[in-house]
Amino acid sequence: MDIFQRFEAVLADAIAELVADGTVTAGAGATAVVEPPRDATHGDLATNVALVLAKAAKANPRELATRIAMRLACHELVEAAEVAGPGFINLRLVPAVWQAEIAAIRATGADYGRGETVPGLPVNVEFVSANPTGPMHVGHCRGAVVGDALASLLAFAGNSVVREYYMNDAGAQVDVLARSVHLRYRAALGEDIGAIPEGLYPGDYLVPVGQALAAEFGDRYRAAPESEWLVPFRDRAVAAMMDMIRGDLALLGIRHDLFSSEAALQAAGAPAAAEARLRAEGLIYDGVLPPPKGELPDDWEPLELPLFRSTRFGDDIDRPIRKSNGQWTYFGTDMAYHAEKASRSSALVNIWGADHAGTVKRIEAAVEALTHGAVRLDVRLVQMVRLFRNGEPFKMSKRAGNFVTLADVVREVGRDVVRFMMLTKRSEAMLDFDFAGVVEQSRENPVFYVHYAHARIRSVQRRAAGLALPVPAPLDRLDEAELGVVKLAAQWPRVVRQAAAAREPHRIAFFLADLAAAFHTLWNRGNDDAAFRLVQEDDLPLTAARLALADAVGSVIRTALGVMGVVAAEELR
RNA sequence: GCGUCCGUAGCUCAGCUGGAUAGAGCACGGGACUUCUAAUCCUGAGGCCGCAGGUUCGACUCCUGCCGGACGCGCCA
Repeated sequence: MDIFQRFEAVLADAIAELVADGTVTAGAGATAVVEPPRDATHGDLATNVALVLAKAAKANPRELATRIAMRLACHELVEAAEVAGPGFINLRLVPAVWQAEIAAIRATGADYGRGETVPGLPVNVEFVSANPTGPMHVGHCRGAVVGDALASLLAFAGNSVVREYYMNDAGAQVDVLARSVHLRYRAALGEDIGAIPEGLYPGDYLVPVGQALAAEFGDRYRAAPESEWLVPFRDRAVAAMMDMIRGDLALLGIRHDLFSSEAALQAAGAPAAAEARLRAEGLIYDGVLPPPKGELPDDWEPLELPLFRSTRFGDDIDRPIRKSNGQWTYFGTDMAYHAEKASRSSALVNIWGADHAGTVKRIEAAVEALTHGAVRLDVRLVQMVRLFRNGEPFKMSKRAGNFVTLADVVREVGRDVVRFMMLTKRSEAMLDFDFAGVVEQSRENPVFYVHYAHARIRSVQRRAAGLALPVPAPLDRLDEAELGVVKLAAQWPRVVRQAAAAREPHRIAFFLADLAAAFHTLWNRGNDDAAFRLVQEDDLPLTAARLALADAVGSVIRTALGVMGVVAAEELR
C-alpha cells in the first residue's frame, strides 16, 4: 500500500469520527481523494475531503476542513495540516515517512508499485492484428508498442493479462495473397511471370514462399484450377506471413499469448451461433438500410439484409452482419469473435488504428449486447505516426513499394528508442517521429534524458563500490531537496494505478521524464558545490544515505522502464 | 452530409476521470564547466486553455451549439 492509499485510510478514520458525532452522514465522502498537491510548496499530500463533504454536512467547507485538519494533525506521521484555498487540507509529513520510503523502495526492488493480484478472469488486450499479407510496416509500430506496454502495465497493476492477435485469415485479402504466392510458385518452377499484375501483392517477401510451395508440391498445381490450390496455398501463405510478423514483433520484444483465427471461428460456426442468440433477443432482424448520407453512390440500391440493432446502443445506423451473397461481413465475424473473447475475459481492450474509428460503436454495442453488459470492451484508438528525418517529412509510397518496415526502424534506431518514443504522447494524438531526433543525445530527447539519469546513478554506484559504507545508511542525514526526489519516486505506485485505470501507458513516460529531471537537478547541485556531490569520501555515513537515495531512484526508473518494455542503460558513451 | 479524434505559451506537448495562482521541453534574455560523464543545471520573460452559452460552491476537464484541422463513411477489411 502506498502513501496515498495509507492516508486515504487515515482520512477515512477521521471521517468516521465525524460520522460518529453526527457532523456528516455516512458514505458522503466516497469521492474524496488524497493526492500530491499541485504545488510542492503546499506540502506532501492534499485532500479535497472537506469540499466533498461540505454539501452533505451543510457546512462551510473551510470550517469543516479546519475540524478535519485538527484531527489529522494529531496523527504521528503528520507534521502539519493546513487548510488552504476553498477548503483543501494540505498535509506535511514527518521526514521519517520519506526516509522509510527509500528503504521500502530498495527492499521491494522491482516489485515496488506492483498492484495486488486481481482475482478472476484475465483482462484481454488485443493489439496489432495486422492482416497476414506482408511484413509489419512502421505504421504498425505504435499500436504494437502501445498495446504491449498497456498489457504490461495492466499486469503490473495486478491483473492477469492475455495478449491476443486476431488473424484476419478468412477474407478476400488472404485469397489475394494466395493468388500472389501462386504466381511466385510458378516463378519458382522456372516460369517467366513478368510484372506482378495490378491487384496482387508485389512484395519480394513472397518469393521464398513460392519457392517453399514449389519444393513441397512440385508442379502439381502449376496449371491446376484455382479451386484446387487456393486453400492449401492460402493456408501456407498465411502461416508464412504470420511467422514473418512474429519475427517482426520479436524485434520489438513483443510476444502475443494467443493468436485467434477468423477462419477457425467461421469453421466452428461461431458467427451463426452469435446471430441466433441475438435474434432470440430481437437484436438482429432482417431489414433495409437507409441510403448513405451525402452524395448517393450510383450503384446504391435498397436490399434486405440481416441487421444488428446497434442503434439501440448509440450507433447511427444498424449494421449488416451478412452480405447479400450470404457471406459474413467483417463485422459479423468480429462480433462472434468478441463474444468468444468476452466469455474468457473480465474486460476487453482493443488497440485499433484511428482509421477504424467509425466501427468502434458497433463493436462496443455488440459486446454489450452479447454479454448483457457484463464485460466491457474498451477500444483505444492509436493515431498515425508522421516520419521525419532531420525535420524533413518522410515520403512513403506504398505503390512504389518503398514503405518503411518495422524492421527498418528498429534496425536504425534500436528497439528501446522505438518503444519509448511511441509512448511519448497520448495515443489518440498524432506523433512525430524523427529518425535523427530520437537518437540525439540531448535534453530534448526524453529517451536519452531518462537513460542518462539512470546511467549517472550506475556511474556513481560503480565509483562508490570500494567504499566501506555504514549499513544501514543514516537516512536522516538527507536534506529537504533530496527527500523531494524521494517524494516524486514515491508517486510511482499511484502512477501505476491511475495509468492502468485510464489505460494510458504514456503516463509512465511522462512520470519518468519528471523523475529524471528531479534527479538531474539534485545531481547538478554537486556541480555547483562539491559538498552536494553524492560521494563524500570524508563523510561515509552521508555518502551511504545519498547512495541509498540514488539507488531507490534508479530502482524506480528501471521498474518503470521495464513496464514500458525498455531496458535501463547502465552507461552512456 | 454524418461520425470519431484533436485544438492549452512563438513551436512540440503534459494537465493525475470537476479542485488551489494552468505546467514541462525547445526557441528567446541572463547565469553556472581544471565534471561523482556540464550529453547537464539555475534563472527571466512568455497564456481570452479555438469561440459562445449551460451545469456547479468550483470547468482546460462535463453538456449544447458553432469555428478550424486530421481520419473515417456504403454489403470494404
